[in-house]
Amino acid sequence: MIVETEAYHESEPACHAYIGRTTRTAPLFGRAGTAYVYFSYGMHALLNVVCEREGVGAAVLIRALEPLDGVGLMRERRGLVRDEDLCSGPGKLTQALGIGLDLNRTDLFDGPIRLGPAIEPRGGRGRILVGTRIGITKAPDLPWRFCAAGSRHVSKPWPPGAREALRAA
DNA sequence: CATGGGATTGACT
DNA sequence: GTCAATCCCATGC
Repeated sequence: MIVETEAYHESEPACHAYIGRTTRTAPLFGRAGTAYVYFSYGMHALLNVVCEREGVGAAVLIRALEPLDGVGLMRERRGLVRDEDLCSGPGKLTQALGIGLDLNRTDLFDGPIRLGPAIEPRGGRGRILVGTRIGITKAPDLPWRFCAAGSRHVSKPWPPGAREALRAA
């Protein structure tokens, strides 16, 4: 279950698509629902969901998951860590799920990685918090980071300034 | 062709 | 709190 995401859009410099269409960024301009997987810091594959209509460079970075199944396999890939550390970061979750650069540009609804419908969190209707994005130097003030309120599986704690996000239908 | 930065993590002080 | 690992890819000469 996805518990933390960040949005990126060609209109702001933190987005890879800001520089325009290149070999690397081309997938960001493709069809919504395809995967954009890129390599970061020489060691981590980071998974994004391409958004917006074709020709507009935008994506959502998947930053953290709450593991619901396959925990044993995840632990094999990640080592002996606590459940809440298995997927609590964009690099951790791709390692836990075995997602590499080879899955760049694959279809997220009809490919090796499959997104499912939204899962209602335990305890009923979940709230979503919004805050600023992590680990970037450009456009650091955009409130484009979202997380499931109260989740113990997010990548970093939420500051007191985090607000509840307006929920889309 | 050489250079440099990066949507991170884990180990260590 | 600091810091190194490590490689893709954009940029510039």
